[in-house]
Amino acid sequence: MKFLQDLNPIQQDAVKAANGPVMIIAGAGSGKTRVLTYRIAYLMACGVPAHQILALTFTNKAAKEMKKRIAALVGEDAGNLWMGTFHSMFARVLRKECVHLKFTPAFTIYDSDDSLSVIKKVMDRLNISVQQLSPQAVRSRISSAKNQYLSPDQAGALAADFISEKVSAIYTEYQKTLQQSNAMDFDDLLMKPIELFEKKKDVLEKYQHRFKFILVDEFQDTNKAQYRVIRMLGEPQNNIAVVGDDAQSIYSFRGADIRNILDFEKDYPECSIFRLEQNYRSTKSIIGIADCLIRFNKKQLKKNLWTSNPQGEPVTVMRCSDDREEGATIVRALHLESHKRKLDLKDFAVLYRTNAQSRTIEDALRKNAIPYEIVGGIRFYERKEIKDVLAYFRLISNQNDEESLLRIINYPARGIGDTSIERMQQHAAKNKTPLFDILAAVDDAENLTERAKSSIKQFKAFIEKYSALRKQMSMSEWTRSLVDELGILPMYKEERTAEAMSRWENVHELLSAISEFSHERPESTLEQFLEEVSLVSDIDKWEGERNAVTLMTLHASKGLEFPVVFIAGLEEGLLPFYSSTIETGDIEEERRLFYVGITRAEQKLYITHTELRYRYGEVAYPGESRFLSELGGKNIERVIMGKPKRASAESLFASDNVRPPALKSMQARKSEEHQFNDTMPDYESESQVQFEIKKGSIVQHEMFGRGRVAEVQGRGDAQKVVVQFDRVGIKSLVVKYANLRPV
DNA sequence: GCCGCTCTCTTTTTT
DNA sequence: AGAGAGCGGC
Repeated sequence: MKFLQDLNPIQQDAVKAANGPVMIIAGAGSGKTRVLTYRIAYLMACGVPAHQILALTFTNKAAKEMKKRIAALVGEDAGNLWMGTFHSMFARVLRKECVHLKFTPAFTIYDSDDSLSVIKKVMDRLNISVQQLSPQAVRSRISSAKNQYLSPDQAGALAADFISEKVSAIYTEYQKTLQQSNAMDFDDLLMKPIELFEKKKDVLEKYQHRFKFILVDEFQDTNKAQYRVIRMLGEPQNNIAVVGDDAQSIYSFRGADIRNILDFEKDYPECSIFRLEQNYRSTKSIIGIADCLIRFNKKQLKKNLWTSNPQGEPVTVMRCSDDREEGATIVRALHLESHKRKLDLKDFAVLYRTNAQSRTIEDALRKNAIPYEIVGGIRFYERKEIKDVLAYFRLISNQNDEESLLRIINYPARGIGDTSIERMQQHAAKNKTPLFDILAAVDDAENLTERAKSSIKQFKAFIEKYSALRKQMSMSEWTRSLVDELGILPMYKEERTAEAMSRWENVHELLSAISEFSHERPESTLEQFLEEVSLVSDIDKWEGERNAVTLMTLHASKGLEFPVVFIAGLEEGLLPFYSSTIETGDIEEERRLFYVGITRAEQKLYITHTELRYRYGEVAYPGESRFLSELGGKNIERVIMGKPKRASAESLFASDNVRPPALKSMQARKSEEHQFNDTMPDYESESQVQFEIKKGSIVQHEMFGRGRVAEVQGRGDAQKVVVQFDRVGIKSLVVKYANLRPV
């Protein structure tokens, strides 16, 4: 086993401790993935067949990469590993065993939007108004109950106040609806396996026997339900290895519980513990500030992260006057660094707390023609037009799927209105049959107009036609033909708006994705495609191959690394986020989030914050994040960009307890470092290159295309123009934001 | 039953 | 600021 030489002594020990429970506490950049990979390779080299190893990762991407690396070490058998996210692995188990739970293998996986929609309908049925109780709140309470493995009954028993009682009533009804729809939500994918294993001991034994070795990555971000299922499967040998870092636990809103790390020691007193503390990723400067920051957390295991890497440059903290300047500043520094270090664009990442922050950064990158790639945001498969089309596939695959049925029964509009649908639902409830069966029996239903009846019959015929055609056509032909017959594509075309065009494109992209999927896996079924679509996240698809700057949230950046990292928006209210300080009071998780961001950087880290930021379309003057004062005095330089908006720089800093170590104004800096001046376009002068807008000018708009100015109102920042666009008609725009270019 | 308007609510983070 | 939901008019 020569490959073990690639590891340091502690890593080797962690890899070779094959039997019994093992906990590996792995600091950021300490080679965690490497240890996991080699551990699996080691097991296989020792003769453990791949299919006896279950490895649970946080993203599918991590699983895919690890598989590749393991294959490189020990060969192709790696393909037989059970490796993937909790959700995908247990979905796989459930597809096989769901008859025991009274589901059929074609069960649909509901995403959060579907859940919300079901909850709204349930609340409607129970006469609970949305004013009284927000459906979102109900969803999150139900989800957190499930994450703690509480059944509706248990949750009901615990309910102590009025709201909790309502929630538990909704929860009960919600589960019933899902069951009837032959559907599971994300949390069910974790809960149902426990239910299954508790109910059917023989099934549990089968899987205990099958999975001789279990590994869990990112253990700090698992919830109670996940931990429980792992414990069950581990019996009796308890060959469970968990790897995690309590300092990087950032998913408590999803039920993740750091206590799992502490409990593991208690539950398995005989477990071996290994600590990986040497960081191979970052410079001393970066590790230095990360360490200073994390020391402010009280609930933290003692750890001493160190590195033998070079000192590197200090971390640069940049104050910007507003969010537009923040974007421009990042672009400037990006230019500078890419020249200085001879880096590609793909070596840069910009991280932020909320997806909404990406917009101004995108604007700046676009303005400078810098290619970028966004990870996350509104996911492709969650777009309305995509969900509409998918609902047809889902319904044909699982006719009990009421959510999908209701979504498309009148989309595109075919004359089946709310009243008719309600009457059908009543009829279904009376006869205790699934809603879908009512389609076949419309003639028996009272109150339905003849017109509605005939529309319903046509809809039914459509669904039946394509159910039958499935067997005769390839998946890609079939989906194309179905979408074609729906007629939604020409409908989008006719609308002639930018939005409709993008919908048109997206539906085409969906069809291509299906073709590609079935091309890559010729034996695959529609159901497999639907499952993949439900469980694949944005980060899974991100290859990082394209030469473009990567933009993503701090959450999404977990597990990744980049030579140069920017973290934007270090302001009170944003990081730490508002509600985290008020509602839950969990400031420590916000600090860990920042810590995760810092430790993504290998060579150089920039941190930006602004004095003025637009929130909900309103101007806000956020104070500087408290975390900036926690980075320590060493390893940091401060730079002020542009002119301060409200007060002088000195007086702003004067309010800090500690005077920042290296405070330089931009002017002072310019004389010191010519490079900054030479290679960078000056933002101030850039914004002066505005052209004069007057009535009759021909202008170009990013989204709307070419147009003629019909009217100009007001002046200065509030100046508005009315533009007659060639494609999209008349629009009124605020000049400051519209980013109009002369033609 | 359909269309267009106004109002609200949003943005934490995600499988 | 912008999207989606709900409401009222046709």
